Amino acid sequence: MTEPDHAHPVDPERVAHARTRLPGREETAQLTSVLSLMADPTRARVLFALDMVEELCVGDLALALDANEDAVGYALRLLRTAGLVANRKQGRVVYYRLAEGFPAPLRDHCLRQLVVLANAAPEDD
Amino acid sequence: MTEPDHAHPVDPERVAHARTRLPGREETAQLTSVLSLMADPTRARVLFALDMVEELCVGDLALALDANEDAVGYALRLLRTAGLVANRKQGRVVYYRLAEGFPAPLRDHCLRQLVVLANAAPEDD
DNA sequence: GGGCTACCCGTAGGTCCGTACGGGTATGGG
DNA sequence: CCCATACCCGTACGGACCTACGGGTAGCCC
Repeated sequence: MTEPDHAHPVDPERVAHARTRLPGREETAQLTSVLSLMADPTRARVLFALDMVEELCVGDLALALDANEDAVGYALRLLRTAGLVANRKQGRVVYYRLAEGFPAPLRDHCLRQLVVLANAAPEDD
Repeated sequence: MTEPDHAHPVDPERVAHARTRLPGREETAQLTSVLSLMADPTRARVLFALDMVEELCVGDLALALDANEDAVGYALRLLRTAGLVANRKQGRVVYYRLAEGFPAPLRDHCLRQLVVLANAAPEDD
């Protein structure tokens, strides 16, 4: 059954309450786009690394993450496109850092909190 | 160039610092698995709805999200498998709610904070 | 008890994402 | 002035994810 006749709003009150306060499609899309960016091992580690040390170039970043330069370069491209990281070019080396407009609550509450709960979480699958 | 000879640790100090405090592969995998679960419009909205009202059955949930039952059922399956939601069966109706073991910091700091910043965020692409 | 309802599950298909590879550009050293 | 380096970019491949569909099971109404 794919699309019922809506024969059963079992709890119309709660449904209405949820519908009212639920974020809209557009807000959800924005939110999930940010989360999707963080939901990748390489990108997440890049953000963590840049949160600890203020600046790193691509080569050193790959070295710190034990990843090849392709993966790091691709990750940085997406993060840069999304405006989450900024780059500074000095000579032939490009240094990356967290963007100034990087969402502060996301950095404070999520980025570091998630590390903590990742350690604390017993299992989730 | 995919794998250089590591001829340039430009900032060995920062690289070492990052390497030391960076979360390991396994921690990162756990973290990204949780984030991936939230990085889907349907699942995110399901979690938001369940955070507002304590319980909802599948049909009403689909009704509240303006989604068909297939999508909601699939979303709930994954969330259930990950242990993020629990279900209670009353008669032929199955009520879902956030699991007791649902990471509290994630709920308090991320789930709701992200909604706020989703509204506040001007744009990110 | 028969039939309908609410929901679960396995399968097939389309689509998007991440990785690997090759070439290109700008900078700095000899 | 020429070559090596650090990095960016476009393309092709493989895989994972989400959606859609059909069948199946458990519980309520008549």
